[in-house]
Amino acid sequence: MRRDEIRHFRETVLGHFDKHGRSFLWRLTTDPYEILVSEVMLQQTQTDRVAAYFPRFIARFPDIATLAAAPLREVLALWQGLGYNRRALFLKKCAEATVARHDGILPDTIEALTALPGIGPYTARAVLTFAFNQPHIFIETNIRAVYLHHFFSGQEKVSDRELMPLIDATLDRDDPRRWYYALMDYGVHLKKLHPNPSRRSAHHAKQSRFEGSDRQIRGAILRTLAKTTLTGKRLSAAAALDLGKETLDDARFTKILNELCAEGLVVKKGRSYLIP
DNA sequence: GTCCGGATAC
DNA sequence: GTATCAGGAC
Repeated sequence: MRRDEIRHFRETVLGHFDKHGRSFLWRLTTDPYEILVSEVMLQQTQTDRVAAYFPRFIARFPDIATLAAAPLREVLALWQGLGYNRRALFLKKCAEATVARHDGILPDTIEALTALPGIGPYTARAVLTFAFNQPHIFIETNIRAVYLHHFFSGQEKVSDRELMPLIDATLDRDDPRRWYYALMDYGVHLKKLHPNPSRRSAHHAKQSRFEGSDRQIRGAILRTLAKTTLTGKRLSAAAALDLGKETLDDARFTKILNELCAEGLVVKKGRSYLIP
């Protein structure tokens, strides 16, 4: 790409940011732990919803050691409504591993961060960029929309592998933190003006139906157990009630409950089930 | 490639 | 009802 093309693209993105950049609590801190909490909450979850959960979570679990020592049950109770409950489990396990492996200090390399539960390629780089203003190359749905719109107009099935060199070439290494905030906000803006460019990504996939799914039953079980400990039959009845149903299919309920136990979200104690 | 939540906009 | 969501684990 030519230097003037890069300059023009940057001016477009940063110009939008100067006028319409969004403000979030997690953009006002550079604490790596707080950045990490926000990034995990934001995985597949819109900013408006995270805005309500983030300050409560930080107030109750202000640092890694506090989160590592807390009962999962309390973490999940605060998580209710955010979705993808196992993110909360990953986040707590991540805190525990950081205490065990890194003396309670989040590591500052991609490799060490990615080795922690719940931290993948995106989150590791986002944490390093937003906490330390390091110039890493990464992509998520808003960034993807920007590059698909500007550089792959009309093309279908565009892979991230094709986008990454452009993200690299256009990255503003003087202030990567500000640059990525600007990219994300510009991506959100573009999606209001046009059909979602990310539909033209090679990685775009339609999610399976939620109503009547195992996911829905899992959510009902965890919502119930976040409040109280129950035995098998009463748990089934309470979860069914939570779903607004009379009963749950017994074999299906047992299977899902066992999966929750295998993941560590639920433990069986005697005849009862609870969140540890 | 599939599973994993659940609120919200349309 | 459909689409979307600062992805990650398996």
